[in-house]
Amino acid sequence: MIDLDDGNPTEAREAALNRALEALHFAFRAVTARPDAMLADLGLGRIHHRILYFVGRAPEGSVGDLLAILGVSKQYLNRPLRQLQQVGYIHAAPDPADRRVKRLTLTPSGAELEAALTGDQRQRFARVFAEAGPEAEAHWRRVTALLAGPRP
Amino acid sequence: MIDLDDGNPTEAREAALNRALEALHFAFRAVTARPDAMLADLGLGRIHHRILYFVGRAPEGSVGDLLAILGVSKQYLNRPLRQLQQVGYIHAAPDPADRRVKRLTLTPSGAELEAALTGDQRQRFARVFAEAGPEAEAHWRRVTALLAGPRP
DNA sequence: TCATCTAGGTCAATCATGTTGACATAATAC
DNA sequence: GTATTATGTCAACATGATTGACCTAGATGA
Repeated sequence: MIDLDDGNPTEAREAALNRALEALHFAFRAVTARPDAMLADLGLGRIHHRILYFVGRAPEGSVGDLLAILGVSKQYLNRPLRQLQQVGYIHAAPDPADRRVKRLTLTPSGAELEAALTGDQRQRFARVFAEAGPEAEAHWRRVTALLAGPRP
Repeated sequence: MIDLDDGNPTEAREAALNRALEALHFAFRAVTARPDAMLADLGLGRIHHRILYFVGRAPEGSVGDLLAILGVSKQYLNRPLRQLQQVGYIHAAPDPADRRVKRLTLTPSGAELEAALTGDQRQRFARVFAEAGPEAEAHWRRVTALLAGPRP
């Protein structure tokens, strides 16, 4: 292992890196816990949240677009997407220019649910960033982006 | 990374918070991807990594300790733990003071595998922290700890 | 026009990850 | 000597997700 830490004893640095690793796990879990619980109350899963999120972010997208963004099989996407349409969270209209493709949008109640789910997460970030300050926010974003590596 | 939009509660700020949320997901995925791939090559899963990690961090722990830390059912823990013993990554010796409890430790090859798995993750953090600087590291740790919330 | 391609949908089998329930065994504690 | 504790194991089940095969409706091009 390369010692990237100038001056610190290796073992102590390793322990510090372990703590960073664990902190990432705990943060991730904390961020997803509440929306997961809300979804469970509605009999829905994380996949439904992901669908709502991406349809909200890219309205008028096609099923194929969603498939590519989510990275799941079409057979798996089909059922939760149908559920979301049936309970009125997502509206699907055929594209007039090519009636094979469906244009997906959130209904008002779908947007409301999405805001409750992702909104909880955004509020958590907003509170934390407000408490830590703008410089910490910028640094967090930079470090997290570096951890993620080059993105497509 | 020039997307902070400090303080305005507008759509732009919401988009910035969405980007933070997505960055967390991508970072988490990037950090876990390589160890997951290594484990898959060995026919093992994430649970094996978790076991190796916690046994490495707290040697001489009991099965019950591991159960409590991992938060899984004992029936589920049993199989992967047995596998790890069978292939010689983990050694279990009865506690001389109470021979019902097993004291779990990593074997040298178990420690080597653990170092390959978690070591990859530590190195990623080490590289990123080295590139971003100590102040960014401190800020990242603070923000991430705040995101995680109060920890037991 | 007709053959072919594309977007989407659906049935069925399968696999992985975990859970719960029930019960077994060995060792310790009272 | 009985009750309790630490661990192990069999079995059934739930959920999330995949692959393969096949289907329809609509678009497209020789």
